[in-house]
Order: sequence, then structure tokens, then C-alpha cells
Amino acid sequence: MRGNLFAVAVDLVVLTVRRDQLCVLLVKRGERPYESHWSLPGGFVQADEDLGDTAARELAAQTGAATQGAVQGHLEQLAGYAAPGRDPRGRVLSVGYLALLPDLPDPEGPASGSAAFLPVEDVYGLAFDHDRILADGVERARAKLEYTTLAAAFCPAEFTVSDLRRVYEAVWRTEIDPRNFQRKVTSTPGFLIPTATRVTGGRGRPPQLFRRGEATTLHPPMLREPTREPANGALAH
Amino acid sequence: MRGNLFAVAVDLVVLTVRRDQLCVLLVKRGERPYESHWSLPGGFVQADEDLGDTAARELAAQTGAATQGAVQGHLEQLAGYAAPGRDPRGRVLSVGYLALLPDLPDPEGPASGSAAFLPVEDVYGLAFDHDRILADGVERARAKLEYTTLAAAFCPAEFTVSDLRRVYEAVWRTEIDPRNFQRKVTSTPGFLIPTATRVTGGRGRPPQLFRRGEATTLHPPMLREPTREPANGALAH
DNA sequence: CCCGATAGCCTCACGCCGACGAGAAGGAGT
DNA sequence: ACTCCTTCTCGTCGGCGTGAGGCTATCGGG
Repeated sequence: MRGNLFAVAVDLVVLTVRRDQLCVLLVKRGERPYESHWSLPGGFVQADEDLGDTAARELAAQTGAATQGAVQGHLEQLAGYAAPGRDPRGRVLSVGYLALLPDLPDPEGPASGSAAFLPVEDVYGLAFDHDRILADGVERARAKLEYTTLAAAFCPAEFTVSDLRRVYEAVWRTEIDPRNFQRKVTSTPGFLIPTATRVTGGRGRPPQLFRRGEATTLHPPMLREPTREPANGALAH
Repeated sequence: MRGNLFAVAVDLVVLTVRRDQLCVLLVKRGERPYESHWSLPGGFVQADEDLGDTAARELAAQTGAATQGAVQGHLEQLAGYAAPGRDPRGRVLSVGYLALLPDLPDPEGPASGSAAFLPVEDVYGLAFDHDRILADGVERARAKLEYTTLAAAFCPAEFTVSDLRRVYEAVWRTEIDPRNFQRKVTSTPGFLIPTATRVTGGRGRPPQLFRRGEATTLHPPMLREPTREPANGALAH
């Protein structure tokens, strides 16, 4: 069996919507290289671990066991990154994972001040090639909101149509007409399940509360404006 | 730097449309394990190689340099596969790549009888977890035809609308109304560029020849019927 | 010379969506 | 109590895209 040997790590793009802003979980590195730089949380794949196991383990370690048993949340693989020189310590292949979580009630996890959710707008200069991994994760999330019901993964167990709309607006950085949005999501079978309760105490008419339905895909999709996004791969570039 | 060390390989899902059938390039393994089993072509990542470099190198080696300089064709990363025990020789992480090629004029490449394009329908029992990688590649290709102009990657430099329609029908295994399809693809700006020439010699009215345009995305997308496809990832499965 | 086959253009109906009006149902201020 | 503001929810209208299908153009073949 020829070929060089790699250390294999999993790096997480943990996204949430906090105060109407799309935020990503970052950790401040305490060791070299890139000491005291922000980076994506991650870790190495252990023996007898599959990539998804490592991602779930790291996610639980970073966000606390609170989100572990919850039905909400989403975790999927992004891509592999193995450019020579991406890690000065040697040959390291990182597999990016995308996690979508509802905003955690307790602001920070067990690791005290070294981890934070920061708005993705303000994030630049991450360690290694994490800027690229983050960009890929954000783009994946934006694209998936178009044709899946994954936006609900950003919401708590029960939420309103406005909560869901603000998720779309935060992730896409657009404004959506509340009336047309309500018609779309409530008329899609299996997207939202109404609950008996209503919200009280806020301004305006009390909204209906919903839970997530069984549907995973949106047919027809909810299309955002066609943005200039280049193809991600091509021969003879 | 903790963590186990992996050998890292790239496995190719090379798809083409031959005789109105979606076909995948397979090679017959000449060594253990899985000796004389069909498998996806692939190889290990060498020193100073990025994953895409390895994929392009293996693709050129398997299909011949004929397709190398051509503008047609498409190559993109699928996902990483690293389940413990997926390779009996030890810890191997495979990165799947998806390649879309026009049907090669010369049936087979340099490696004589050990490689063949087989209809994806008939393919079962590949070596390692290549059945899974192939399924992921086919599903990716099917999904991408919906919202990109990638179907043209299956066609030669100049092709007719019917050629393009037969690509969709072969990949999706559906029938498409030729008139509505023609309206859709010819009215999408930048999808097809008409050439001066026409085809002669066939039955019926001679069709217009087109080249690929600059457009990469299809807005709005061309939707196939909503098939029951489960979500590919979720917490607390 | 007619016929079948393919290419290409056109019309019609329906459904989805953007834009927008209007009523329902709460809280806050006077 | 009344008004005003806010938000939720339902309805209306028009445009656009698409499925269904008619019609003509232009080839090869019997």
C-alpha cells in the first residue's frame, strides 16, 4: 500500500442564529501553530471512529450535552481539505462538518472564555484554511435552505412563522415578505405542525406556535435571488 | 499531534451517457483484497498533491490524455469515507470524486480489458464501500442536473437539443417532452450557444447544433418529480 | 409521391409567487 | 375607554413558468 500517511481531523462549522445574525462557533487556539488565533472547533479522528462519530463527539464536547439528546439540530459532512502545507505540522487532512443548531439558552459552553459564537460577517483570518471551510459551510447552509426544511434546525422545539422567517433573513441576508412567506411555509405539507398553544406577552397579535414536521424537502423550492456563484469544480479550469 | 494515521486515497465516480444509458467507469482489481472484483478507479494521494490533483491525475490515467485538454468534462469532490474496517488492509480514508465526461469515441482506454463503462443499473457488489460512493455520486449528478447546466458536460463539444434531452432522460430515467424541454433550455440565457452548422444525414428535420454557454446555474431550476430521498444527516438519528 | 420521424414554433390552462390590501388580535399611551 | 401601533393571518390580483398539446418545416425511405 503506497502513499503517504495523513493525520485526519474533523473541523466543525457550527452555525446558529443569534439576535437575527448568522453566527459561527469559534475557539481560540491555546497552542501552536496559530496560537491565540480563532479557529473552527475540531479534533482528530480516533481509532475505531468513523468521521461522523468524531464530528458528533466534538460537537457534544463543544456545545455541552444539552444539545445531545435533542431532536433538533443537524449535522452533515461538507468536504475534505488536504492541500499540502495547510498545516505546518505536517500532512493533515481535515474533513469539514456543518452543524446547524438553535440558539443555546446558556450563552457559552463549558470551555469558558475561549469559545464564542461570532457573526460570520465579522470573521476573517482564522487559523489554517478555516476561512475557506467556513465559507463552504455558510454557502452550503444558504443553498440548503432553498430546497429543504433545514431552517427549522435553527429554531427551538416550538417556534413561530416569524422565527422561521428571521432565520431565512439572517442566513440569506435578505428581507422576505412576511405574508408570502407565511403562505409558502404553511401550505407546504409536512413542514410545520401547529400546536395548541399561542405566544402571549409580545407586541401585536399572538402568533401560532409550530413544531417541525416530517418533510425534509421543499417542492417547489424557495428560491433566493440568483447570486453570482461560480461553479465549484471544472476540468481545465 | 494525536490521532491515528491514515492512508488517503481518491476514488473516482466517472459517469458518462452511452447508448442512452448512464454508465460508470469500473476497473477489475488485479490484486488483493477484492481481487478480480469490480471497483471504482482510484489511487493514493502522493506527496505534495492536493486531492483535486490526485483526482485529475487518476482521471487522465484512466481515460487517456484525450480528455485532458478538452474544455468539456467536470470534476468535483463528493465526500470523505473513513469507516473503520472499510479497507481490510488498515485505516484508509477515501475521498470520492465525481467526474462527468462525454462518451469517449474510442471505447476503452489504455488499460485493455480490465476497465469498462457499465450501466449503473447493473452494478452491484463493488469492492470496499464503492457501492455507497457510486450511489452518492449518481445522486449528486441527478441533483445537479436540476439547477446547473452540467448536463452539457456529458455532451461533446457540439451537440443538439435532443442530445441534451437524452442526457437528462438517461440520468433521471424519465421521459421529457421534447417541445417543452427545447423551450426551457433555449430560453435560458447562456446555456446554449447556437452554431452555424446543422446536422445532416439523420432522420427528420436537421437539428441545430449548439455549444456550451457561460451559464453554470439554472434559474429557475428544472425540477424532476419529487422522489422520496431521506435527509443525509441528522443529529439523534 | 406520400408517409413517418424529428425539429422547432405556437397557444392555452393551471399553479406558484411577488406585490399589496385588509381584517384580527394583542399591548401601550392618553 | 379610546386611539394608535404592532404583528399575525387571510385574500386578491397579475405575471411568469411549465405541462399539455396543436401545427408546420424538413429530412429519409418505401
